[in-house]
Amino acid sequence: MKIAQVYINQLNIHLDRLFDYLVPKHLESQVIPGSRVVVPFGFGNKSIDALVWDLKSPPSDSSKLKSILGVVEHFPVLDHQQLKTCRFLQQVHHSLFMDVANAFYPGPIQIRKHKDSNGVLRYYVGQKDRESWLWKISQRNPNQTLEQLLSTVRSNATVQREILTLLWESPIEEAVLTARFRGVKKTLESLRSAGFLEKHRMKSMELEDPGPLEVQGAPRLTEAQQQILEDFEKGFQQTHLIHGVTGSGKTEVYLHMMEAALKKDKTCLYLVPEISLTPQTIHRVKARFGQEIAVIHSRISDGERLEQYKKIATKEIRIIVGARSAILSPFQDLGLIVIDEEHENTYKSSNRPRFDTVSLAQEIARLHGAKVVLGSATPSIGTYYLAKNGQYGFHRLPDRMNGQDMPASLVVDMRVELQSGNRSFLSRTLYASMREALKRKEQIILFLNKRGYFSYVFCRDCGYVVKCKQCDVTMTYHGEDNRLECHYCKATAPVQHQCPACGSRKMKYSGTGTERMQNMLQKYFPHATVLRMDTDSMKKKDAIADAVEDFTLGKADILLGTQMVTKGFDFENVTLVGVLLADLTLNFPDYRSSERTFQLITQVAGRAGRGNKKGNVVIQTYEPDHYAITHAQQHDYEGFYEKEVAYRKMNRYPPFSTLMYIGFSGNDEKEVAKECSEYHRLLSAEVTKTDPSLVFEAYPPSKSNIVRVNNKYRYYILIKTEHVDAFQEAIHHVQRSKETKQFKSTIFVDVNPNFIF
DNA sequence: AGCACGCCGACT
DNA sequence: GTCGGCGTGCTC
Repeated sequence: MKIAQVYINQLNIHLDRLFDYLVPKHLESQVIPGSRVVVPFGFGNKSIDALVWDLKSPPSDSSKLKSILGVVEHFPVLDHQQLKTCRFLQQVHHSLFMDVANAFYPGPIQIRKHKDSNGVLRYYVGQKDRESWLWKISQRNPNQTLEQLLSTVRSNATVQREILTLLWESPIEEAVLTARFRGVKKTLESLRSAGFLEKHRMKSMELEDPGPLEVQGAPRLTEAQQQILEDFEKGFQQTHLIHGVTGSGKTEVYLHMMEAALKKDKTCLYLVPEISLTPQTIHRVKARFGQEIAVIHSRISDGERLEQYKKIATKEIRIIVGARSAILSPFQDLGLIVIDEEHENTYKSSNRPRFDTVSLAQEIARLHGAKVVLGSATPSIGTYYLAKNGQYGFHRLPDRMNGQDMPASLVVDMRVELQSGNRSFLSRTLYASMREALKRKEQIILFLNKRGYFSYVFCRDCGYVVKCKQCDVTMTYHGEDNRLECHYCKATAPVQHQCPACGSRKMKYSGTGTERMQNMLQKYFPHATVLRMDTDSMKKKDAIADAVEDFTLGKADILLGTQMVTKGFDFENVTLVGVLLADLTLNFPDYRSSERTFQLITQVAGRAGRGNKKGNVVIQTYEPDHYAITHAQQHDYEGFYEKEVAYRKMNRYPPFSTLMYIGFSGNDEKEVAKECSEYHRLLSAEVTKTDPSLVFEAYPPSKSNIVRVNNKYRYYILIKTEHVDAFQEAIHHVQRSKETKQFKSTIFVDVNPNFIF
């Protein structure tokens, strides 16, 4: 008899290991690695679903083992590569095996259970597509008023009346209604059968229909592009970096590489940092290949996701475009993974399952014998380091496609501005350049990395600063809803005219965000139209796509925004880019703040001069001599890299070490602090078994920079090490130990985290 | 996680 | 004398 080693589908660290079960004779042909089975588990032998990892021959004594009860479906849901991927993330990012496994298949394929007519528990794979529904008032009597409608409903049916009143305003999604009223489904259905309401199937979050597709042939490549394709073909490395300045035609190279892979009957994955910011790219891929492609991101409906999943699994679709979650697709014969804008931090998943897309893509490519292509104008330091050292194939595109030079950049020292009496946010240089550009009917992009109107409120008498009730964070004033908002927990508070500490009425609002800047710009340039682009103004569905279209059509002269405006947009008429305050990212307490600043400035500068007119960039800062700023001004990636890599080497930061962050959070600060220290002690003891000197690489427990968020207190342990394996093993062990099981704090491990605080 | 077992306190 | 609190330990 065979033994199956399975993972139990119960997301708990203490069950994140293999369990052995006997395979009954009649199931032998169906129980294979990747199959989902139902097994008895625990004292009560409760049935639970599990995933088969492997089969083995029984040891001499198998009397203790229980038997598999049945299979969920008679084919494996995960193939060999996918199983390996689960194991990889389990080891490298401390994910739960089943967390990754569950992320591989769409919601509708997740296992459900129900009792059949005999009261027997049955497992099945729910095929029902969790569609969203839109509810609206029935159009039976078009001339009816709300009052007339309500008069036909019982006066004590308060919920029904409230719903009708709400829907009278506008149709509402079912999910929104159920979130608001408990058990509203029955009410809605009865209102529907009474003829008051109707519901419509809604396709959630679909990208705009690009209109009829005209398949475009491949344009002629430049010599430099052609050369890259040849080198790539010949290159022995698995991973390749294309370092190409903004507007150098990297996309065209990717498309050619994909074409070559498709010709070999392989599948391609094209990853972008954020789907909603890259409609232009998706349209280009579609237009080029003229065949069905899958577009995957975390906001597509379950139904759509299931459909794409099936088509990818059967190789009906061979081109997949998507955000990072697309890396967990059921690839068949994968030949190429393209990761565009490789440096973007959206590629790091800091939710479960945690992973970083680049290293995961490399692992998946290795399993499939595929290649990985990373592209960026501002590669991350780690990537560039490996490329320079020959571990990656290294290709460059130093020139812009349109033959234009890189835009001319000017750094403005805001201290000098201040000394000469200009206290506004626009330096005289930037103001003059803007006037010039507007006069020539050219467009402008302004980047300010701070949203809201005023960024904080304080009392001029006692110095009290208004903070969020549940976080140690100052609150930002938002003019549009005339409220204070916490940017950490989204809580809001009314505007305060009186100091809660001393009663003084001298409350001062200070610090400029995008909202206020928009107002000021409108005053300085009354004839110009300012379009604001930040998470506040772009909340509505399709808002970004609409804004991009409006700006392309010239409906606005100035595009003002946060990080969003630095992403790969391509507006031909933009000739001036202004960075309003480069210091905001520069002073961020993180070892990568220089890297981020350089990337942001270079990327946003790259939006200028993409058409046939030359671009100009003005960078405002209080630290004009900082190397991130001076090298960004000169478009000198290499120079910046040299300085940055020296700094990293000296301080043993990545890529010369690996950082591991172990976070603790809980309601009682003392307890969190105590458990964090205890964990540190356990970890030190564990890692000492390998090498006592390693103890010093785990920094002692610290308070987070912002200790309290959402009323939870946060502490952390940071590990900076060259001995990754020793720490991975030690953490793995401590995480599963008896001692930490008693902990009340939530613990999470984040390897190479995006932010440290 | 989810469940059984076990060892204490406060009830009929 | 018993019911039930939750701390402790285990799940093939």
